[in-house]
Amino acid sequence: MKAKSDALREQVRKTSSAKKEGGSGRLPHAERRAQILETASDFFAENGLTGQTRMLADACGVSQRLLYRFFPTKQELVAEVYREEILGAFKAGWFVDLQNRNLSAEERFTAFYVDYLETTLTCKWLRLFLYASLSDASMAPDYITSIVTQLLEVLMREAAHEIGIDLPDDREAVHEMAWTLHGSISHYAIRRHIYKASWNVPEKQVVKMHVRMFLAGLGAMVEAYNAENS
Amino acid sequence: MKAKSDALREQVRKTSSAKKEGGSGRLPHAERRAQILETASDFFAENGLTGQTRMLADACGVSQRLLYRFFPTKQELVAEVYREEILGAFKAGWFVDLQNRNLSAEERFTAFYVDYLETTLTCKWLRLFLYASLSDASMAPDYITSIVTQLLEVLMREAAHEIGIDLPDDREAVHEMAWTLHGSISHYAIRRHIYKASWNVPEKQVVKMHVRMFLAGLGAMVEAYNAENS
DNA sequence: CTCGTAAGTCGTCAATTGACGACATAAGAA
DNA sequence: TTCTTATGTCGTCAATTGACGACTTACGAG
Repeated sequence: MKAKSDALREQVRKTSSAKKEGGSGRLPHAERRAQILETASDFFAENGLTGQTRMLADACGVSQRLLYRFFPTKQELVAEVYREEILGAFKAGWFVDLQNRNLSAEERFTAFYVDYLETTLTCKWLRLFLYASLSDASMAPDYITSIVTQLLEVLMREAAHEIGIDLPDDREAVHEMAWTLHGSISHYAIRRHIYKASWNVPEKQVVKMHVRMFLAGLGAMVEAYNAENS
Repeated sequence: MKAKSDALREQVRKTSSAKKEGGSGRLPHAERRAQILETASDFFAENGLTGQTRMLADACGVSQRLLYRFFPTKQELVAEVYREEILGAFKAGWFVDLQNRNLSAEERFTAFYVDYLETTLTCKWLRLFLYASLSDASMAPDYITSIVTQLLEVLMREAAHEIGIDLPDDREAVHEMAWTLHGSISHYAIRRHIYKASWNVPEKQVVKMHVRMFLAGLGAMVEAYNAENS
């Protein structure tokens, strides 16, 4: 069964590099490094962070040894992929657009989440994020505390302004409320990309439904909270 | 570095078997098999489906060879764990209670999800489910089509009855609406157990907030759908 | 053209890892 | 007690896998 592994690796090489790879000769340091990172993000998303360096090298169309010219260990390579792909997938402009009160909150939220689903909550991003979260519990909190928390607060501020209510002082509780929207849409993406659920309802319509429900139910949710904590 | 792996395995043995293991002598076939499966579910949840058989054997307090007396391959062992832990974690009584109209929908839904979070959406269940879904895309759909879909329909039927509205004929669309609740609560569990987010807001209160928002926003969501598809 | 340097590969090592044949031993039936 | 049998372990094999020393070769400056 010596051939088993080799056959698999060969298959990987053909699958992922047939398009642009094959005739790429020598590359300067920075370019090769970038190409490896790009391929590696696809590779680890597909095969998990335990994917083997030999297969990755085949996917890159280079020798396994070459990987170690750019990254001291496999762990470092994985960490770099994580930094590039996970932490770098958020558009700063989103915060601006979300606070543009010339449009209704429903319009802004819908536009944001349609974009967010397409740009960030992709199959690749989700798989990397989940693999990383499962193997190292310290990775996800980075993303959440640094970015998502800000997003939650903007969402709640804009929604509350739109429907004319006051929010509780407890920030944790306010975050939890915003998660009802952000979480349900994130889970929608997980369902589609990770669980491979069928999705015959158009994406934009799904987003609209989630946003509409959030804006229509927010008042009642805040009331429920206040009734509990008075 | 020969000692590295051994030290790790030893650590595993102490951690997971110190309580009941240690003095357990020979066991009849069925009992040993059950004990291995129980330990294996914890082990694979923690270490992923690529966790090694030697470490698992240490956690069980038996030799690695013994595992192969019960399961022909590691893959079979993993599959059996999945069947036991994932597919067997749903209480039939839930469907009954959810349709008991002597209580309000809000009460029923809240009680159900508090129980569901404690019984099914545990750290162990979620980790196994996600690891399995990531490595084999055919696993999650089993659970979803066989169980969750029924749940979604019950939720929608009861909610629609409670607030006195008609549901669209498109079943897929109705499912998608129920997912706004089921998904947001599932994602809440993922946040807590996988992303290790902090959770200072009491669980029961969070569930109440999600349910309240769902029941309060459902009418608007259905309207939004009908407006789009008339 | 020549030569230094950086890009890239080959082959290998030590540790790991799934799997299993051969052997050892405890528990119960006769 | 003795013998059978199921329970359980030891040691090992072949394949894998992260890592790296030694070597080769393309490319550009002079």
